[in-house]
Amino acid sequence: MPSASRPAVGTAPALSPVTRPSTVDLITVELRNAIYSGALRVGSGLREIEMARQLGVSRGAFREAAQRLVAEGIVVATPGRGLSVRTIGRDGIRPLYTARTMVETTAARLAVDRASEQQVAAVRSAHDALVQAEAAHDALRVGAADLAVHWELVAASGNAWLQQWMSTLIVEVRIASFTVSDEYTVRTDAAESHAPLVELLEARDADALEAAIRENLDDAVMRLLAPDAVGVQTLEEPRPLPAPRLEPLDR
Amino acid sequence: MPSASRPAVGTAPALSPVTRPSTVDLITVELRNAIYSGALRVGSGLREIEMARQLGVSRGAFREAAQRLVAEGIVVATPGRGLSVRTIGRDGIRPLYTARTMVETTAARLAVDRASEQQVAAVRSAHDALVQAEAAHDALRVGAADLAVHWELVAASGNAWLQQWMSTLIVEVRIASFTVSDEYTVRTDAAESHAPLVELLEARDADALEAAIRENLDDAVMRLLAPDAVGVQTLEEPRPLPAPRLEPLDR
DNA sequence: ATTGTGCGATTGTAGGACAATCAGACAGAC
DNA sequence: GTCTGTCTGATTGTCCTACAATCGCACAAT
Repeated sequence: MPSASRPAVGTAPALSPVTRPSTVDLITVELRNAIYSGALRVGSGLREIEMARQLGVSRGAFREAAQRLVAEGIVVATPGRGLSVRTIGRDGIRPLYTARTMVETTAARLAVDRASEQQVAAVRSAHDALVQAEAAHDALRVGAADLAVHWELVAASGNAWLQQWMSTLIVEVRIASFTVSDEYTVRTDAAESHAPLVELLEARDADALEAAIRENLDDAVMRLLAPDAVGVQTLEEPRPLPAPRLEPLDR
Repeated sequence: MPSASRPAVGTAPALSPVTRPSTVDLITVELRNAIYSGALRVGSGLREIEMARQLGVSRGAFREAAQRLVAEGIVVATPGRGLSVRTIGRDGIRPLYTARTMVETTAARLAVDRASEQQVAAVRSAHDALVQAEAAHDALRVGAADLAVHWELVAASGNAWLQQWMSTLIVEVRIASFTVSDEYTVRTDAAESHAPLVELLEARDADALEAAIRENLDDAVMRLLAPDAVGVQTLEEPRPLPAPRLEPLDR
């Protein structure tokens, strides 16, 4: 008979260990989001006294969080000149997308094999959000929803490494998009072009799903590198003015 | 006519920008190496005052470096309980190796397509070092040389993302190996089993190279998870006593 | 046997201090 | 007129000290 202090074998534990996020965690996601959303422009320097003050944290805590982003590669540190948001120019886009293609295709194959129904449903619901964003003609929301579909696909793989890499890849894709052009453009048929991904995952067709992903990403590279050459109508939107200051963290 | 201050078009620039590594950089590699070499045992806590003193740096600098390793995933931070070297138990080995397989096979295909002769030569010379290490019956050196071959293969791909991921994967593979068993074992035919990788890369045979890598890594998983089930002789060596303290950094 | 409490140790965070370094401006030399 | 050297203000890199918060553990109380 199991002791009272431990859940019986075979039953799901009622409580999971509670872990309060550290301040560094909070700052990290705040910074990452600020870069992702464009509130921190690519190439812009991060003056630490100022940003630490805006975030309401100490300079040390800010620096620790910044070092995490340095390790992720979305912030670069130049000795003596401080930190700045990375830029990913035209030369970096192909390598970035080969890496991304690798992660997504591998994740897709894993997901086809092992994803639960719940995980598949999460992908579909992400796609539903994309459809709605497109109907609203909100370019930024479409861009985010687009990446969310890909994110859920990788999450469905259940592989922690792939998810970690994908989470930084998503930010880097956004960085590349910001670096290449100041105005944010997305294709108007984003939802339609992503529909096969969801359907093929639901059909558990690994080969076709991989092919669809490759096509989707190759398309994205084309659109980034030669936007004029592609005949698809795009939904343009001027780059929104970045929020001049970061939100203070409330802890 | 190009101005005198810039190199002529088409000529390789004579000078590359010199970047002095920051102290945080140095601490980071020092810690990573200490984990990789086993000087810092897996699961061991990193007491910061003590380690900062041993490294001869301030507590703040040490913490910044540690946060980079947290972002890499080879150090975990538990609020209130500090930092500890990650452990990767039996459950984590398969996901780790699927991620690793993905990185290496993708890199291999890129390398077959685009690697320079010089990069291919680097892979071969890494393999030569493996042969020598095996002849010396030095298990730890064999393990390091083994990973070095794989590392050079990924480096030959020329993709920055793959290289970055591989560099942390290598440490994590070592962590898994340390976690699973305290004694370090390597197969005695490591050099022989890696020879095809070099040859197939030189022959630029992508499909065969990928297959060889998959076989090699599947083998490694087997060896880690069921060392008794494999019939290959192994070269065992008791885990060396870790250096009790880190080397002070000289700057 | 469980619960409550105190204690020592370590971390989390803040803030100050100061040398090192950098970008840009300015003046002087060829 | 262009280049070179120097100065300056600002910012970073690094260190130190300090203190509250939290944790692990032992011990007493119920």
